[in-house]
Amino acid sequence: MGVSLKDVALLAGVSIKTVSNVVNNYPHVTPAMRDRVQRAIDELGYRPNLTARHLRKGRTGIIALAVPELGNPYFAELAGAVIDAAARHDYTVLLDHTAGLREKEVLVCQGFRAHVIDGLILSPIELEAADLLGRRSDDGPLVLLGEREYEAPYDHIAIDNVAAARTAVRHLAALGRRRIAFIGARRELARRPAHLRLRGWREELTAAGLPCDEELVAATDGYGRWDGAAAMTALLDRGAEPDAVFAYNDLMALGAMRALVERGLRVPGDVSVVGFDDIEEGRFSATALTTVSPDKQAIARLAVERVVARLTGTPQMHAERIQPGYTLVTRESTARRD
Amino acid sequence: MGVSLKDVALLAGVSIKTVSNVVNNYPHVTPAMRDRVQRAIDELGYRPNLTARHLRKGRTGIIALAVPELGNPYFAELAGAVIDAAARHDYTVLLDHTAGLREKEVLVCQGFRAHVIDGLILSPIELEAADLLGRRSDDGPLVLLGEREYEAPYDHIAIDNVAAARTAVRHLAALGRRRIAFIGARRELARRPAHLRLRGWREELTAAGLPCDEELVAATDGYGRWDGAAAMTALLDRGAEPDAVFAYNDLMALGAMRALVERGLRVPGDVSVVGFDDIEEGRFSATALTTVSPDKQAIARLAVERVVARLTGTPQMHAERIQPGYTLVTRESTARRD
DNA sequence: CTGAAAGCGCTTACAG
DNA sequence: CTGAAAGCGCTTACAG
Repeated sequence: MGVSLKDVALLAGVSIKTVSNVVNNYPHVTPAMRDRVQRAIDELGYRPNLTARHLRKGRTGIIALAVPELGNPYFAELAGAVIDAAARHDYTVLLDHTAGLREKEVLVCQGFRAHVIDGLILSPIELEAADLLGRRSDDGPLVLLGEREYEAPYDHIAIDNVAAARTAVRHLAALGRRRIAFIGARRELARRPAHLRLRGWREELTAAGLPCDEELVAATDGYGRWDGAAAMTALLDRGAEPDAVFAYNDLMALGAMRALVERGLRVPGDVSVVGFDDIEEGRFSATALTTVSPDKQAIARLAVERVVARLTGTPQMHAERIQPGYTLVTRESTARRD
Repeated sequence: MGVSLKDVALLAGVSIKTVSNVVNNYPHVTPAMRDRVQRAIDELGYRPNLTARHLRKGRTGIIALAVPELGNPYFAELAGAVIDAAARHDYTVLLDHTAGLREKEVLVCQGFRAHVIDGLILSPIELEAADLLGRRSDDGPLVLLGEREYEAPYDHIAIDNVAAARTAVRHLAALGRRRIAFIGARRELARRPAHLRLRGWREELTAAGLPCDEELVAATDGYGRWDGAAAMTALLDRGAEPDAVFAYNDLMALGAMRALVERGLRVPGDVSVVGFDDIEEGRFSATALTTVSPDKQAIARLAVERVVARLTGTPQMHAERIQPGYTLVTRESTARRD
């Protein structure tokens, strides 16, 4: 249906190869020839068929990004950053969301849409190390994002979650808070997501000589605002009497703040709150949220660079664990006075 | 590098065609033959090369979605819905964002990544009708989303923005509000985005016999929280004394509420606020936000169905304007008492 | 510096 | 019901 190299070659009276050379800016083409071919290209409105190029080169220029949930602004913002970073390397991004379901995560990392994507950036939630074994070498590079850690030969990009959590808790302790709760341990999967941030909470409380009663740990089912609110309500109902809350993410922290206000408690007067992610919403909530701010731009950039490096570079690179930076951004929710 | 049909055919001792038949579940294959071939497929771990299939069939199974900004939860939620709707038709989504820049929008709709995507769903902001003329027939179907209207032969899916805006304003008027402001007219592009919602505001105020002073219209540069806050502040500063605000979207409404609170005004006591989009954040803000809720699922579903229909159906379909439903969701920000 | 051939891996008519 | 051939549109060696 479309115009092909052959048509252009015919019109210009040259071989297919010459047209290809012009299209690809191959340097050794005489200006006159280039001009003649270009005229034919313009006249026919020729555009190269990328699918054919892909088949021939074995590359598509498409990277897949799979995040749990676009409804979580952290992942939406991250996706935007990945798209921009990929564009800088002339890659396009195919976006998928897994709802944090192991089944979907497995599907994605075991070569779904193989051959169509050159590489994959995955932010797993429930994926198990064993699931990674099923991945084949011809599925292209895989870069893992986020808190989950695996013994597997794949690059992993994540901030130091334990240290970041400790920074948050240290900040609360420095305000004089003594009963610092943690919101966000998964109910059925205690050991997994939230694991590192929970450990940071424990370590820092211990270091500060503060109690880390299990009573102060509130489990949740999901990662959203409602989960945070429900967890906060549960904490209050069971009489845990926290004077501070460190939440697994901003969404839960926001939910917790709402629950606190509904109970007639003031933030930060009665309870200080710290979140994690630094989504724009937290900057703008009624009480602006103090939060751990991972360098999303760096995460996106490093992930894309890593995929591209493995695609174009030496295949013998070791799997690396890369830790981008983070900062604690203090706002109203942990102000000293109300 | 990979395993091809040929390898499988060789091992199974059949022709390539037979393997292809098995892979594609072609019905007329004897069970014995199917079994033999399947065994060879399993043994070699064969997976079809989709790129080759794409080249041959002229289809890739990829739809592109281009939205202004993933940082706006409305578009993030919509993108999620489109991905799900596409998956139901066995399509994958390539996501792009335009930042609402005409240049980027033009690039996207004039065949960027042609041949790689079967169709495009675009939510334009600054695109002009003339830009659409440059699109070629072999670029595949294009479905437009959102408020902008064009005289162009493309399907357009959007709720009735004028009617929806009127519903919002009517709600405010019914509460006894008399000075109802509109936030969100673009500063330099007065006629364009926000155009229909602004018209709805005018029409309804006129119908209700209320003033629609230009003083009550606050222009913004962008579409975010800060723009809403700045516009609200400007309204107050110029002494417009609004007792209600209808904002172009939820993000701006949220920003406006924050600005009101900072000025010591109560929502809804002093000023009632209505937004547009129904993002989850609005349900959860300190004062839950009343909003016009477009049926995002329907928008996503219709957009994908339309692309798929044009890809598979009769090419002679007329361009249609499709209006999904919407509802006004009333919450605290327009409650009768504070 | 340009050309003719082969082939990436598949599907689509066309035979048998 | 299965096979042999052609071709989707390109790029990659290889000649000249």
